[in-house]
Amino acid sequence: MCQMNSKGIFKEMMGATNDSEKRKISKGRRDLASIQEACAGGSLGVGGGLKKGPWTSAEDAILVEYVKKHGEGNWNAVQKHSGLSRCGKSCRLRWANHLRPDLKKGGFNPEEERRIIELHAMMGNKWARMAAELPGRTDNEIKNYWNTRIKRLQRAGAPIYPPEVCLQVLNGSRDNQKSTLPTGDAHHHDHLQGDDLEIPDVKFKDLDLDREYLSYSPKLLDIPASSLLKQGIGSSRPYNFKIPTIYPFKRLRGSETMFPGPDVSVSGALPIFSHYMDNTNENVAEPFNLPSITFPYHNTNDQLPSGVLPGSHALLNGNSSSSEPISEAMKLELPSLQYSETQPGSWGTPTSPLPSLESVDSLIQSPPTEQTHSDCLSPRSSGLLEAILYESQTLKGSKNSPQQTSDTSFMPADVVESSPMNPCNKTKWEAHGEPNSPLGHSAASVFSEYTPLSGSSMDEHQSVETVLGCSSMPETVNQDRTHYFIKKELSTQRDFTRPDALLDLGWFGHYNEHGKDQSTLTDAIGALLGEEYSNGY
DNA sequence: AAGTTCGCCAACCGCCTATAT
DNA sequence: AATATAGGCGGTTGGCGAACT
Repeated sequence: MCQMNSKGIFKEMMGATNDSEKRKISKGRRDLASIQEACAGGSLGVGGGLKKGPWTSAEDAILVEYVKKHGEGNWNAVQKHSGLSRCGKSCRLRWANHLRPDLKKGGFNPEEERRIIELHAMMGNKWARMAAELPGRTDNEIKNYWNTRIKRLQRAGAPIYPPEVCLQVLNGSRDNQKSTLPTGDAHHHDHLQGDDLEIPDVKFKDLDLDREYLSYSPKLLDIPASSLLKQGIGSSRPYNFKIPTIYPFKRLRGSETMFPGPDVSVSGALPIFSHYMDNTNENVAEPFNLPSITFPYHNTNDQLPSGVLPGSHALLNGNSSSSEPISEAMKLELPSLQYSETQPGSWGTPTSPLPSLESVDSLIQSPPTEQTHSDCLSPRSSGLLEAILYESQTLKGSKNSPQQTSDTSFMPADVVESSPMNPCNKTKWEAHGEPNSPLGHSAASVFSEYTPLSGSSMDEHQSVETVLGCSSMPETVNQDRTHYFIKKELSTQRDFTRPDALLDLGWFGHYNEHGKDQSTLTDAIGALLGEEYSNGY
């Protein structure tokens, strides 16, 4: 009888069509299961007589009543005091994910989805932290959403992080480095002290990257990327996204949040490449005359805008795919530094050095290899922010290091002794057990290869600069180190006069397919590297 | 119509950390 | 200091309906 009634209810619920309703249906289905289970008397788990599986409404009621009386916590006591045949963990989970009164019901709204993407870009798979930033949402919800989304994007061959999120995070990281943190968490400050991490802006005039568009305005996210590109630059509205802190190295407890305010605005950002080049020539990016950046991704809807190749190199989207949809069987490809000389005629068609989405997927789903390090500010963490911060820090150091010109002894052995172009060489990140970064093997891998680490063991209490090896070295050293690396690339494998060369580095979104402005590009490289390079070419 | 795949979700599991003993 | 326990987190699994083939 119970089952018949339930079926009737279930059938009625099947009429709903939208996502929110579907979720309700789904929940209804589970409620149905619970009802049925309750009718059947439920089932007890094997061990200890504790019940497993779906919760019944009766159990929920018991748990709610218990929490009302005793408050949250001491979950193991629930069984004793209420007679509920559930383990403490199960009770806590049930309460946290379903019974808490402050939970939001229904699907994520676009704003929440956008926040999830951004937060993931910054945090990686830190679901609990992300949940702390999304009131009423649970880590489990976010995790499920993300995993589903990843699968969807993976199939579509689309980048996981919208370019603007990359930019936002990048810029946010920069701002973060400059800002005084309002969190009041002294612990966080410990990781932010150090040298001036300012990275001056560079204007990418020809990129039509309007900072306005890169702002955090939610409306932006409803604007198709294609239309964004049409609208051009015009605003000088300041970007005020401040990541107030590098997220805690310890897990958040309770309601600890990463951001103090209810709303966090996200600024636009500049490509990593601009950071790199900036110090050398403030507008050095300009000569590149990059025609556009392809936005292969329409933020909130997970849709590929029409006319945009799913595999376009998204700016900073190291996880962007090649020009073809990524097959499921496709495994992690070579680092983006690879330029395939074996593919003549691939001019204008980057040889897909970027990792497939699958690799990103594995990034997202693969557990950290060492918990101790997972929270360190290093590329080992899976957040885009971390990767970018890492790069920024590295670049910051790299930009200011003239003393190092020929002193390769400073460099990590694997950098000095092995070509970063060598596909057999794993990046630092890979070597440390995290084969992927949110940037995949684009810019991130470029720099990670060149980033000295203070050691394989990075104590989580190390300061950022120590971890990144920035402040501990003379700034002048790093600049020439970068110089060295670029030159090394130029002299060894990469033809930077080819427009896709930098694409392979993941620095630019989408260069002119026809290789226009090669000379301009060369000039820019020359400007970047100095006459030595220019003359040499 | 049947089978397969996908999307969604709840729940469990194992591990880690903090705290208590 | 060592051990036990509780709480928390992230990864994974399994079930179900919907959509697709």
